[in-house]
Amino acid sequence: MAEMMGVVAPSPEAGSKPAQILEAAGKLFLENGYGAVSMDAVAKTANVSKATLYAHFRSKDELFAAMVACECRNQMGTLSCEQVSRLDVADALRLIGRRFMLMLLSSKALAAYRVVVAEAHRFPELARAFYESGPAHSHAQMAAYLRDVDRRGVLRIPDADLAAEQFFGLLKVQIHTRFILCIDPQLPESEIERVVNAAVDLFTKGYAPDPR
Amino acid sequence: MAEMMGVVAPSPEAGSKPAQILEAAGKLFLENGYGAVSMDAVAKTANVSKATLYAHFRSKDELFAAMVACECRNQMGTLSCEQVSRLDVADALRLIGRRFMLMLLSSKALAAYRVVVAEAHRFPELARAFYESGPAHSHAQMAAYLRDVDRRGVLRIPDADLAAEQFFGLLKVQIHTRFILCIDPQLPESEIERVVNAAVDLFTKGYAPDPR
DNA sequence: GTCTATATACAGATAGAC
DNA sequence: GTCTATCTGTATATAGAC
Repeated sequence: MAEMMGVVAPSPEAGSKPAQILEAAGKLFLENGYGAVSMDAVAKTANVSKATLYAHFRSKDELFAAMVACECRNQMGTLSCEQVSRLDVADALRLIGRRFMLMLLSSKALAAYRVVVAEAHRFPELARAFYESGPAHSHAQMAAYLRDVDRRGVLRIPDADLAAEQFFGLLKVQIHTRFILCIDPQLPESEIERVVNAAVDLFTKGYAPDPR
Repeated sequence: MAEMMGVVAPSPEAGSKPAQILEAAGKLFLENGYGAVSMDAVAKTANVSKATLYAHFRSKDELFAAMVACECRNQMGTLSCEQVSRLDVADALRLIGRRFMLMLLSSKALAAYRVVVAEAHRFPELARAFYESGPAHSHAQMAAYLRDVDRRGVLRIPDADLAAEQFFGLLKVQIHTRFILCIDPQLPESEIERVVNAAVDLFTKGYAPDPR
């Protein structure tokens, strides 16, 4: 189980049986969790026999891991910070914030978070891989941006890594928890705006250079 | 399933069979999640026959719900804000922050969060009950405190509810995610201190009254 | 590689004696 | 109320034909 986690399996060519299976697995696992999904259900959804399924994935564990890896690949690059660097800092933070919120609260990201959290004990390597390619990835980009902002003297940020975490923390607030727990059905655009603006205001004021 | 969720079952008297069962269920479910725990295992751990188990809890679902409710009861009141109001605001926030972190990162709270998240789809009422007696409860206390702070003019907080969320967001940062995903094994006291101090600094500076 | 059919194991839940 | 023993369904995984 732990062995194949390091070796990132290549993405199967679209339309092939493995691709069908992974797609079905993604749909089912993300919606229902690991325990509640049977291999029968995966085979049926993928329009494939169970034997074929086992020909491509040696076990349910391996299929689950492959599916999470696949979903992680598909979610990447949502937070590219290229054109951001030419904007005013507050505007840039608002843009980053809005993007981050949309990504964070997308049903795919929420579902992936749920299943990985649920199985973190049994699949620690999987949880780590998810963390690296998700939260840690965004965090690193953000920290790099904030180091640049500090260098330009627009804000005074002594610890960019911590500040990056703080900024994302200000965005997630309770909303993330509420979505994860299925308390809120959907979020109005205005609410996102409100939270993002409040986060940017607090952040820029809190990290403003001393006026002397 | 949804029916008994509203009716909060009374806590069984200590030492009784139901109490033994709930204790065993807590230990097993919190450690392994809903799907991976069998009723056999619960019965065995509780030193009780399976028939006795079913005499007290009609189904696995009902046992799971009762166990979460029980754990929620046992975790409450960790954040009382009474003596806090006499402290300097920054000291008070540091105290609240440290307490919040210890509670948030306790193995019990993390385990409860994991299992509730994992089953939020199938047990929405349970997730809501957890949210109300956990995050929402702390949030309400914090918002009340911040309203008082605003009234006294020490800080200028236009939206205490949002500010309360922001403060907790600044505390959770990535640490919570890292613990939930079992990335970090344990947190040194100094790291808690660092995060709490940074949160309080940013919060107090960002919500400082305008100097005019 | 892909299928149908099946082996094997274990889960949740219950019957019936005490 | 509590136990031992068991029913019944369903899950993972495989055997063997095409």
